[in-house]
Amino acid sequence: MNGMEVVKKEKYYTDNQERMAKLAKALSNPVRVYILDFLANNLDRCCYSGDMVDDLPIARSTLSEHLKELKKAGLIQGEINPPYIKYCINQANWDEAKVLFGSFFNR
Amino acid sequence: MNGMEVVKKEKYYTDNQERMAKLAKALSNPVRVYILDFLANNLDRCCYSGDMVDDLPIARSTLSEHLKELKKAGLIQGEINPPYIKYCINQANWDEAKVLFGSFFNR
DNA sequence: TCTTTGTTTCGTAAATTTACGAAATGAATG
DNA sequence: CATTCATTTCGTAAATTTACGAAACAAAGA
Repeated sequence: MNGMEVVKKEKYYTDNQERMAKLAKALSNPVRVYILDFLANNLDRCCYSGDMVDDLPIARSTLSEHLKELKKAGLIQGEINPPYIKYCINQANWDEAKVLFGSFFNR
Repeated sequence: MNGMEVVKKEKYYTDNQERMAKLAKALSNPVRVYILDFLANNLDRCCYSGDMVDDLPIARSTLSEHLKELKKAGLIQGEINPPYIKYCINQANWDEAKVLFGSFFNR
């Protein structure tokens, strides 16, 4: 096996449970909820990171890290449009999250 | 004002945004999602902490801390029934969370 | 080519989270 | 009253998160 070891790892959580936890972690900070609210309410117009930074009590670099977190979770995507980056909701993953949380709370 | 100082604190996030973030933080760990899944699927029968600990790769004390987190967020409640504690979903807050997440994702 | 501009990455510090085992708790039982 | 039982709290260590300013980047304009 080319020097790789086979490790049997027991699975304790379902894929849905792990996906829920990851999405929830992305939503677990008010700055990130604010960002998602902002983007979801402004789907039609531009959503540059600079549009948000003036309304928030955090540094640009900190905002950038929060955007990175949301990108990592798949909830947003950035379309490069130099020197700006236009952020948008990632609709496919947003819908997936909607279904996941929907069926979690509604049973 | 009895020695207390008045501090004007600017508010950057709506109450809903802060409540969302708090609820999401409670959901941001797979153990806690597992617990909620377990309780929500077993509303009719007993839900002692011991019922879950054998299925999870964590110590009893760690499970207890996760239960405390969920209680703090209001998503569960514990009915003492010595020497057991029967945990249940807190239906009112569960429904509030359902509405919050529902209107967040569905707009 | 040197700035400017909007943004990200890096280095780092402080706070929070997660985890464990040991000790404590509180009610029932011998 | 000492023991048992399920559970929580405490003390603590390791990992992760959040934040900042400085530096780096990449494209456009002077």
